[in-house]
Formats: sequence, structure tokens, C-alpha cells
Amino acid sequence: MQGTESNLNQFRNHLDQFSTLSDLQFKVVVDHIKIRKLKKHEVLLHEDQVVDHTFWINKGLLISTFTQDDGREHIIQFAIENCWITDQQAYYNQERSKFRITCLEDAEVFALSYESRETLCAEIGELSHFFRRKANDSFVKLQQRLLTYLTSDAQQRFELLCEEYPTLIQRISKKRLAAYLGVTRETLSRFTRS
Amino acid sequence: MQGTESNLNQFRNHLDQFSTLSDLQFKVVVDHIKIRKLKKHEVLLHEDQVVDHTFWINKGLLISTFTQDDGREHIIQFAIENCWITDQQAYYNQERSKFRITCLEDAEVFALSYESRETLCAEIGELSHFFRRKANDSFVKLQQRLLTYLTSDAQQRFELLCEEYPTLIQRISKKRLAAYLGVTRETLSRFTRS
DNA sequence: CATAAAAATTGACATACATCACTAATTTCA
DNA sequence: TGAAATTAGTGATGTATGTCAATTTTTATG
Repeated sequence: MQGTESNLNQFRNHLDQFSTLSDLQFKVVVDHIKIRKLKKHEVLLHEDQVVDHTFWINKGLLISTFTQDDGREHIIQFAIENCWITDQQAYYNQERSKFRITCLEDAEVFALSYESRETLCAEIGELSHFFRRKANDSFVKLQQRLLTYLTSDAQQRFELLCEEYPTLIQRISKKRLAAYLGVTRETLSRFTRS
Repeated sequence: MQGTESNLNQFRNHLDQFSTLSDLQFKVVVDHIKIRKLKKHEVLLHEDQVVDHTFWINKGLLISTFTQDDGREHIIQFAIENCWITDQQAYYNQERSKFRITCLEDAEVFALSYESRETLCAEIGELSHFFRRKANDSFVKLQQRLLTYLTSDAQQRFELLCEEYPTLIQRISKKRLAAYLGVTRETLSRFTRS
């Protein structure tokens, strides 16, 4: 990691959430990290771009989006501090991205390349364990999200989102909440009236 | 693993798909496996049951389902030969299951306890790697499924499912395909008419 | 094989949500 | 600060899909 004023405590706490890394191990990880600073509206990852990094968010708010042929845009993920974001499919298979990652607030992210991650996981069992747990947790959360599509109508999905992420939704326009929930902004607007 | 006539080649091939295990490593894994044979309609996992195993399917077809308060049943996953199935959330957090896992065809499954899995992953780096990759792949597939809800109407979702799993859908009733796709059987029936 | 049970089909009608068109409010940034 | 761009709200109307009810077809089982 290049010289920076970034406080790494947060990152270390994050990595230690399932099992603890030694000081040395953490240092080895940090040496593979590249820092990127981004301005609001900046695009971190374009569609059709080769995805060789995953990004941990130290500060800021980003979204990954998928744009349909007809121009409709869907939000795959909101990502704030302590979240990871990338196009997983493209990252793991070294393919081109189907998603775009855009910065909604000025941000600082830690970039970890695919190669670095594989090297580190092979060297550091605890890190492999971390990413294994992390992947499982992400899966479970996504499954929960899918389940709300199967069980709940748009208004209920909106209310559940408000309950689960009360602070997040205040940082995000209703237009984008709609794009995440899978409804039009008009429909969402009619919910919030009442 | 208790004495059995099961052919383990298939299981070994499965585990070797991302990186190869040695004969010894594979033996260690197999020693943690318990075999279960199930009849059609048999329930492998009930709702509210503590989930201490994940199951690899050697033979057969199972589904995991979530039942809403009003009785509507949604299919979370179809699982055939070479798939793993469990209630991930409950398994990883040692909680009670929200899903039910039911056998749709006579089956033979390999049960791996949570404890065994963690022990094995700690001992065998290649296995940790396997489950990490596996979790990532599952995540990507689930994300793709979610995306079809955001981008496609019910008929398109049905057609995509037919394209992707042409053989699977022949083993499954339309009622259940509907419960997977998030439509009523009546609506699905109207698609297949034409 | 016969009977019961489950699954599939079909029609009539209800409803949640989308679309389109317009106006109002808010934010951006020159 | 003020004009332009973006976001939000609202009504009228269309459409995909759900609901209910009845019938037919297929599958399961003694």
C-alpha cells in the first residue's frame, strides 16, 4: 500500500471478524492493497471492462448496476463503509463486467487484485477462512433478498428495506431505491405518500 | 463413512474441480461423511430443526422450500446429483431451519456436519479453497436468478429456465416449476399452452 | 386394475403495478 | 445566486399476473 493517511484499524477489524490475523499476516495483506480515491459520480468499473479487482470501501457509497437493452437500470448492490464490491462473476472468472460500479458519494476504496487474493488465501489460512465465511454470508443475504421477491409485494419490500437499513436509505434517492426494489419510481412514490 | 457400495469417484471428481486433493486428503474427508438414503417424499430437513449438516447429493432430486404464513410455498433450490443442499443460514450460524428439504426422487446423500467441515477446512487448505470457490459460484448463480426477477417477466423467466436446465425441468412438475419461478400454476399453465 | 389423490388446464374477474404525460420540488454547478 | 438538470409526485389508463371456481388429465396406491 502506498503512503497514505488512511486509518487501517477499521480494515483490520473487518478482516478479524471471523478469526484473527497476526500483525505480520495483516501486514502481508495490506502490502497487496492499492488505495483509490473517487469523486461522486465517478465510475469505478465500466461495463465490458475486465474485472481484476475487488474493492473494500473505507469511506463512501457506491452502487453496482445492470442496464437492460431497453435502458432500464437495476441496482444489484448498495455498498457503504466496510462492504466489498465488484462484479463477482467477472472477478472470479476473469471475464468482462456486466455491471457498472458508480460512486454516489466521494469515496476511498482498497483494491485487491484477483491474483493477490488467491496468493494471500493460499498463504494465509485465516484469510481463506475469512473469504469463505464472507462468501457464505453474502449468499445468505442475497437469498434473503430473493425471498422477499417471492413472498412480498413492492410496498412490503420497501418497508422491509426501511426497517433493515434505516440509515442507508437516507443517503439514497427514491429513484435508486426503486431501482433496487424492482419497481418504478412512480409506484414507489405512491407508497411513500401514505 | 460406513461400509457402502457407493462409488466415490463422482464425489472425488466434484471436490477436485477447483484444485486437486491427494489420496490421503480425500480419505480424510470421506471419513467424515455419513451416508443417508431417502425415499421419495421423505423429508431430510424440517422447519425449525437445528441444521448441523450440509448434504451432497450422490443420487436423486431434492428441493428446499419456504412456506409463508398464508400457506404459499416457494422453492428456494432444486438440487440434483453433484449439488449441495442445506439451509445455509441455519447451517453457518447453527440456527433452526426456516426451510424444509424434501426428497422428490429416491436419493442417496452424503452428510457433512458443520464441525467436520470446519475441522477439515482448517486441516486441508485445498478443501477450504474448494468451499470458498463453491460459495462464490453459488452466489453468482443466485445473483443471476435475482437478476431475472428484475429484468424479465414470468414467461421469460420460464423460458430461460427451460433453456438453462432442459433435463432438470423434465423431472419436475409444473406446479413446482411455478413455485420456483414465483408465479401461480395457473399463470404458468397459460404460458405452456401456446 | 380401480379408485383416490394430485396435477394441469381453462374461463371469468380482480388487482398490483407499469406506462405515459404532466407539474412541482429539489439539487447542481457555472 | 439563478438557470438547467435531476428528482419527486400525481392522475388516467393499460397490462401482466393473481384469485376463485370448475373440469379434465395424470399419477399414486391398495
